[in-house]
Amino acid sequence: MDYNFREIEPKWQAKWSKEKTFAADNTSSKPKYYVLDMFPYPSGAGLHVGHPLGYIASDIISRYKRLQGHNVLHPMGYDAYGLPAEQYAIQTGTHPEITTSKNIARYREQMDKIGFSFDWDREVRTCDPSYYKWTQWTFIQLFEHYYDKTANKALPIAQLVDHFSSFGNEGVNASCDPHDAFTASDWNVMNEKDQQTLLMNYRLAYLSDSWVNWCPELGTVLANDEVSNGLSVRGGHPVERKLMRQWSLRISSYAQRLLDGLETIDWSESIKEIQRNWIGRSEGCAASFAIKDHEERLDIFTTRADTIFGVTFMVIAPEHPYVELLTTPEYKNEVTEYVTWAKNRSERERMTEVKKVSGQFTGSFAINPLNGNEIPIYIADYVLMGYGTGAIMAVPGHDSRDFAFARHFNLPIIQVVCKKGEEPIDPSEWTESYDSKEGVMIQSGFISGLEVKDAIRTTIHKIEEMGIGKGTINYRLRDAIFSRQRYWGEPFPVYYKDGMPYMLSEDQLPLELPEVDAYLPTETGEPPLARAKNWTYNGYPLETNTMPGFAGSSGYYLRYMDASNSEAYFSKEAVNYWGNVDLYIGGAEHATGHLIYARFWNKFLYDINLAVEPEPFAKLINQGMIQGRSSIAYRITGTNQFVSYNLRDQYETQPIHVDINLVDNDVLDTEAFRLWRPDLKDAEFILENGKYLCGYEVEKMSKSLYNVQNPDDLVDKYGADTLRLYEMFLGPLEQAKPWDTKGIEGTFRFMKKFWKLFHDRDNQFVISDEKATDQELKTLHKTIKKVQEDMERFSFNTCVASFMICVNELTELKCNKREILEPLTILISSFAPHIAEELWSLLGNKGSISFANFPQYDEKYLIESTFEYPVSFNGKMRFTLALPLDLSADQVQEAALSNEKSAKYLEGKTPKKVIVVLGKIINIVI
RNA sequence: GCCCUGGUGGUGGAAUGGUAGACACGAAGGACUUAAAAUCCUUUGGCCUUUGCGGCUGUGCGGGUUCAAGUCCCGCCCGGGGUACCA
Repeated sequence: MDYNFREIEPKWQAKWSKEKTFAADNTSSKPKYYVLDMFPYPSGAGLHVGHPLGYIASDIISRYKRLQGHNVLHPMGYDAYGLPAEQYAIQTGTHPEITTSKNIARYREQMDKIGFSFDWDREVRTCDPSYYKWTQWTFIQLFEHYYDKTANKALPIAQLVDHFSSFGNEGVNASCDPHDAFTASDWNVMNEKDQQTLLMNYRLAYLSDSWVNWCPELGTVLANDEVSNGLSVRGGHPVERKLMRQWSLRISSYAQRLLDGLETIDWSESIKEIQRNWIGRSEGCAASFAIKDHEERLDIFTTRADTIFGVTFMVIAPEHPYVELLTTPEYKNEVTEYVTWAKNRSERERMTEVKKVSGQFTGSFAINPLNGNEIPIYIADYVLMGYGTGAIMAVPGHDSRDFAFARHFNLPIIQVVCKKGEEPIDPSEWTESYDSKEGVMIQSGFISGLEVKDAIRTTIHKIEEMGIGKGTINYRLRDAIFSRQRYWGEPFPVYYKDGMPYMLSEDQLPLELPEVDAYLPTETGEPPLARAKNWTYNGYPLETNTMPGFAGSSGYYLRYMDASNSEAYFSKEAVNYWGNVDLYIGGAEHATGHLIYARFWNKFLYDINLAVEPEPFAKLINQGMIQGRSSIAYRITGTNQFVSYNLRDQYETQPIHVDINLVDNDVLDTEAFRLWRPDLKDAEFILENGKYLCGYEVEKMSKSLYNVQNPDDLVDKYGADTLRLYEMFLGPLEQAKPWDTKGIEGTFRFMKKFWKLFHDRDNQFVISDEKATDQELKTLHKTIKKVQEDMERFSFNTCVASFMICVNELTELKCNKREILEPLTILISSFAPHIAEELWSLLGNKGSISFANFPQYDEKYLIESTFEYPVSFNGKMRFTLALPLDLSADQVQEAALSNEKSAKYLEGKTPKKVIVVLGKIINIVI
């Protein structure tokens, strides 16, 4: 073979590795550029062609930036904690660490074959004690800080303690769980346990009894983003609500900053929108309603204060603390029954039965503060304890849920908003609530006649004046549950004294994951760590929960900056130099998980002066999924006979997925098919044109669909450079696209053509030092220009197309001149680094091409003297006309009109108008 | 339901409001070869016409703006993703 990638590629990979070509320096006079991939969870299945897509793109950018004179940080590591290895441990007894190391070794082997320019000296693994030491350390810092709303940042809890001992909690403006007011003397006489209990309301990492997503099948609690439609994202097991003592992170304190930060970063609009929705800011009004015959008042949150005259009842959540208080003796049995029923419903039932109305009257009444009406208070599970205050004022006239509830329980419905120019309609005739986003208030006392917007403002003002509430902002974002009842995760650096949690001191870190005799909960239902021998600190029991998956991935990009630092998370020098990630590439599925947690983690580290940038990832690109192209054979139902694709309609058939390795160009290798599975040994085929043609289906790439393309096989067959080129050539990085098994041949042909420019028929390297012609220079320089422009907008597929055009043109010109081919080699080197290194060295260069200078294009080679004008009549292009570019618009017009071809289209008429855009187009309007 | 995306040949896709379909796959025909592989050449959106020319039509659908619309505006249809008793 002429182009021998099998020899070239391993050679250069070995050289890069041996010479540490891509090791980045933490001090440099060069400008920095930090390119990061989302690090993978090393699964047992290895990589398929979809995984390296993002890595190839980031590698191309890394190499491109090096050529542009940047000091590039391009690290890789492993998100090594995860459920699959632990589930495997439960089944087989194999320590998850063993499984994980094995999988990591396989991933590494696969990645090495693709020729990435990673700085492997900086590799991190989240399960490595030298790494998770800093995860534990950050947790301690979170525990030792609270969120001060006045300073709008995290402050040390010690400052809060000082304040308490001098002023009590008066004047404290902090994110916290509700609790009673206390004075300095109250605080000073409290015992330690009471003080600690109180502080727990403020800490950014706190222990509390909270309603959690409990997954019995996985034996653990899950975060909101790990649950979808009432099922666990991993494994699809049912999830229940359960009240458990758990560690949480007070991420809700950062809701506004997480929202505001989105405006400052270059991420796709769709992913920012997902985060905005997840954070769910809503502006509204908190107000309290008096309760008849009670001292207490009922707090509600509403975004539609204007509709307060339309309130006809109130609803509290089944978990609301006032359930007991509000229930009158005559409703006690019904309420108890309803609450028990509601609480025991699974999340899944609750979600699938959304349309079913359920609820129970408590027997109590609230008083509408603005019109004095007495209104009944109900309990219903359509009101959620976790949002707002867990209680609402119901406006059935203008809210679809309240409307359904009112109809079900025969409660009055009042119209208080009416669109301009419409007459109010009797609500008893309505079949649904009245959309009231716009309109004018009616039947609403002092706000009648006002527009909705003004009415909201006026009502909030009134409520504030009355001292029963104020305008507030609510966020949907909940605090992140941080405990998992699993083995394979970071242990908490926490021990318990007198039932209260205490942090280990920094010199005790890392607290290493202990050995256990089984990876299962204990008989008493405690997490696996409770099985560990001597799981104590100075005689005190250690925490038995472990941290969730997102713990280790939240700050890993900072650790890469200084990965082997044993004294600190990372040094000041390193973080000051690298700042944050310039380009982050990874999947969009992390929008509400990792990408929010990491931003939160970074903002906290920023508050305590560790991180230096308020946002971790300046630019984010979400690579699209590569789908599989499955091959389908058609079995005639009930037989072992298979009918070719175009004949299948003549029979009743069953589509069967066929291994794509048995199919070439949709033609099935029937012999191989027979050998594929024992049950197909006697398969018969109805052919068309002597062939068996398969159908195809574009779907997820998966083992079970036999459509997986393994990068190793492709590297073996075509080489890494071809694979890299082809993955980019498939289409825009961000789009989902199917893998066409045949298409890779095209980029392989291109590689061979490129090689041939430098070699004669006998594969001898022959290069000419002759001066290049204008035409050759033009081809080169227009390619440089195009590639540079396309790289700046991350349009990799069009770069590859430009390379192809360039090589096609140079082949046509029979150009083997150094003046052209040397810059072209540099240009291609970020995409196809192995062949580029080889040719670079054959050209007589000593160092790696990685640090060559990216060629500059010169406009002077691109200047044309003539232009092939498209001549349009009424916008329709009819012919082209070559004219000198230095003609004036009038001269061009004259030339076009006097051209003999124009006469045919003018049909003797005089044109009404002639548009001439110099160097672009001529349009003649008749 | 709401929000975000996308819709261009047989396929993947290209196109700062200015020649729609670059580049590649596939297909058809041809050259080389004992043959295959590899390589090279020609054709390739559709329809009509064809001896050559040429004509009509065409970027999900219907309108609009413009000398000119795949691109901008309005109203729909369909696919993909996110989210959902969030008050």
